[in-house]
Formats: sequence, structure tokens, C-alpha cells
Amino acid sequence: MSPYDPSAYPSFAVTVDLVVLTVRRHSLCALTVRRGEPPFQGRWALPGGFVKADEDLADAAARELVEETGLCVHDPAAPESSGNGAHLEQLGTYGDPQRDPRMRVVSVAHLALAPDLPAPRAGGDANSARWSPVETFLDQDGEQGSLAFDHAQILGDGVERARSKIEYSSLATAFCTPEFTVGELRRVYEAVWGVALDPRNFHRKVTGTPGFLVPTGGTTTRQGGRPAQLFRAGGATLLNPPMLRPEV
Amino acid sequence: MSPYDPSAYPSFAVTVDLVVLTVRRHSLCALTVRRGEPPFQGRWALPGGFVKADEDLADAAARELVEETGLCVHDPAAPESSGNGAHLEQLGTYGDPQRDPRMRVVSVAHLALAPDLPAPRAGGDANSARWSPVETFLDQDGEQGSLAFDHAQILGDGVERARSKIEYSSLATAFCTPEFTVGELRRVYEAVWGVALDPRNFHRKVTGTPGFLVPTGGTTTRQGGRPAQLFRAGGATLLNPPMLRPEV
DNA sequence: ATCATAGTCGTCTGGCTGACGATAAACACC
DNA sequence: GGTGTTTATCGTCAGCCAGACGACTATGAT
Repeated sequence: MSPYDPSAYPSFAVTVDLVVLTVRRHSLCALTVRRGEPPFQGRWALPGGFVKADEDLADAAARELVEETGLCVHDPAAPESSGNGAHLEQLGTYGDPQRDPRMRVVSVAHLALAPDLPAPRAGGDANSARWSPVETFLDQDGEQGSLAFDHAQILGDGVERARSKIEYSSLATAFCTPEFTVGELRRVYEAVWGVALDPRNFHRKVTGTPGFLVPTGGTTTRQGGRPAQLFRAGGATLLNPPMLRPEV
Repeated sequence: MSPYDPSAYPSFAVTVDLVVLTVRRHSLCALTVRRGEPPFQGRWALPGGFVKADEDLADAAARELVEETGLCVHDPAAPESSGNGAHLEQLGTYGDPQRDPRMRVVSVAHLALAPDLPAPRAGGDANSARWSPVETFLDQDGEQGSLAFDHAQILGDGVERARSKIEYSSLATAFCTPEFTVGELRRVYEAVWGVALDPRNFHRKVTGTPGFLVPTGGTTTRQGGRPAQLFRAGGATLLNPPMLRPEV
């Protein structure tokens, strides 16, 4: 039994699925697309697709992200291209033998975090892609709003990853435009965690953490009220001490 | 192009690779096996193997773990079978098109944490499996001690996962025998992090965290010195506030 | 008896967080 | 121009917790 013998090991299809999260109107939203063909025809699903024969997993995920949203991936090597960049990381791999009724498919899920976008596009068909609050797919256990395949599970894992990761990293800035205020950043935390935070303590915390925020000098009143300082994300990626998520 | 057409998507081989970590003689060690066939014949590699056609990824990882070490997986549903149980979780998936010179292989790496074991077994051949300190494979960049394929990368990711996860979870107890002392638990942290911790502050911290440790009533002197209380792992899995890893 | 080793309990201080009062700077309206 | 509303920002205070470290305890080795 040579390892070169193709009959010596089973053959799999490999896909990437994307959990694309953003914050719109004070709530955490995920991108979903409507399936145009069986199985689960007409149901909502996470965007994704097959990995090409000579394509790296991360490249496949980045390609799908561009196809579905037009977002480029925020390349850490070239941080100045950050105009419309998103954060992209591998989330986990889902390979239950029954997860796809057609055949054996192993899906490498990725998590993408993006600032609020004007409108989703899905190959030109605007009706087939939509931002929806994540609770739409996570709350109820009824079949009504549920996603195709095991995508509700994947979405739940992605949301949980995002919720925990903004605690100890500066990842929350990935939900913001390149320049943002402390209040906008706070509303990101509030939307992702689903809690209210004290504006004064939050302001003290984030401005006091070295490397988290860099003031740009400008101010804005786009949120109303007193003008707020504008910041860009600093170089720090790990927050120590972390942001504390309030209890229960 | 029907989705049922096998020529419509590329075919992959899927493997599981294991990062099995334990603490021996005050140092964090990983299980490696010597490759008996090309490519990388004679080189050390992480244990692993092909996923079967109708096998879940976690099942494949658990099967490989038993084959290589005899360890059962610590099933959260039946915590009383904890005699020789190990912790097992998915680590990440590695799918660079060039990572295996034979063919396109996607490997789903898993991380296993085990208490110190008498001796590794690898299908009866004791010479071909070994515990080695992780620095052996992570420190130098020379080709000397390096692992086959991208296994050095995988091992590094697994070690980093373990290092960060014992901060905010009770996972360090997975490195201990079912009953252990505070000092033994502290030596686990010291070995995994590679730092020295203050025994008095550590003792205060772990005994003061509700649900982390439950006293069994017994004592032991197996470490010498004054007898120490024996504990079992409590039900808590998340530590809040976390253990703090000392700075640089 | 003495020493070495390891475990356990206390004390103190500084830093950080949560709760919350107070002030500042814009806009909307009358 | 006042007045109220909104959001941002600064300050204060008490409590908790971690790091530093002293003191004491209980075993085995010599």
C-alpha cells in the first residue's frame, strides 16, 4: 500500500465557508446568501465555495470574500492599503460525514470582520445576499429562520470567537472605518457583546491602553453632540490588561 | 455543471495531525514519531493519518491518539472515565498546496494535552516514538532538528494555543494526574510558560478561584517537604479573572 | 539536632475597575 | 440669544486583586 496509490485513502471535497460580521445600526450582523440550488434550495446559508486545486485555504477564503462583498483582506504586511480592508482568520473545520447530503465535504470556515458597508452584492444579484442580525439565526431552535447545512453551528462559533477575541485584542477596530471615535468603538463593543458600557470608564480604558489608539488630530460631530477626537488603530494587537466583558 | 459531478470540484486527501503535549521533568514535551517511508523518511514528524471515508474529524483524531499513545479522550459527557483521559480539541487546518510533495493534502491539526505517561508506544516500536522538549523543534531554524512537512509550524501553533489557553481556562489540570497538589499544578504552569511563579501567590490564586480545585481530603509527600493537600479538577472550565502570565 | 525542601498563611502596596458627579462643546428649537 | 438635548471628556473615590515578600509548618535527609 504505497502512499502514492490514490485508492489507499479516501477522497474529499474541500470548501471554505465565511462568517462575515459587521455592526449595523447597533447590532451585530452576518452576511448570508440565498441558495439557488439544491440541497437547501431557497434557504439562507453562509457564503462559501470550493477550494481550487492549487489554491491555499486562506487564498480561497479571501477570494470568496471579494466575490461576495468586494472587501479586500487587510494585509498585515501592507497596512497602508487599509481603505476597505477586512480582518480574515481561520475559524475551524467542519467535517461531519453527513453534513452535506451530496457527498463528503470538509469545510474550512473563516471569520471575517468588516466595517459597515453600503450594501451587499452577490454576483450582481442584490436580492440573494443580505445582512441580518445574528440573533435571527441563533436564537430560535425552530426550523424557520435556520441556516442550511451546519451553518448555524458555524455562525455561532464565529460569533463566539469574535465576542471573546475583542476582549484581549484590538480586533474591534476591524469593525470601524479607518478613522473613528471612542464612542463609535464603544458602540462596537456594545453591539458585539449585547451590553451597555459606561462611556466614561470605556474612554479611560481605551485611551489609557498604550498602542491601542492613535489620535489623528481631527475631530468629528457625525454622531451629534460635542465633537469627538478621531483615532486610528494603533500598532498593538494584544491588549494587556484586556477589556472586561461585564458579567452575565 | 451539477454539484454532483465529481469533476466539478477538485479532490483532496484529508488527514489529522496531532500535537500531543505533556509535562515531563519540568519541561513541555511533544510526542513525535519517526517517519518510516518517504517523503521525509527518517525525519521526526507529528503523529497523524488519513481520515476515513465515513469518519468524523474528531473521531479520526481520537483514533490516532489511541493508536499512538493508548490515551482515551476525556469525554465531557462521562467525566468519571477520567482515569487515563486526555484533552483533545481542534487546533487548525493546514492546506498549503505544496505542503505534501506527493499530492494535495489538507491536514486538520488537533491539540491533545495529557498527563505524564510512562513511555510512548507506536505500534509496538518503541524506538520510533519519543517525547521531546518542544524547544528542540521550535528554537533553532537550522534544518537539523526540524520536523517533516509543515509540522514545526503546527507544533508552534499548538504550543501557543496551550500557553494562552491555560491562562483563562482550567485546562492546565489536563496535564496532571487525576489527583494533584497545588505545587504540581504550579509546575505545569511554569513548564508550559517557561517562567517561575511565586508559590505563595499561586497558591492563593488557585485555591481562591471558585470551582477550579476541589480538595479530596488526602495529602501526599511525593514531592518531598511538607505534605501537600490533594485536589481534583473542579467543574469550572473558564477562569475569571484569569491566571496572569508574567511579562516578557 | 540540624538542615533542606516544599507547603501554607498573612501583610502591605500599587494599579486597575466600577460607580458616578461634573464640565464641555456641538445642535435643535423657540 | 436662551434652553434643552446629545455626546464627549475629565475627576474622584472605594474596592478588589496581583506582585513582593515575611513568617511559620511539616516532612525527610544527614
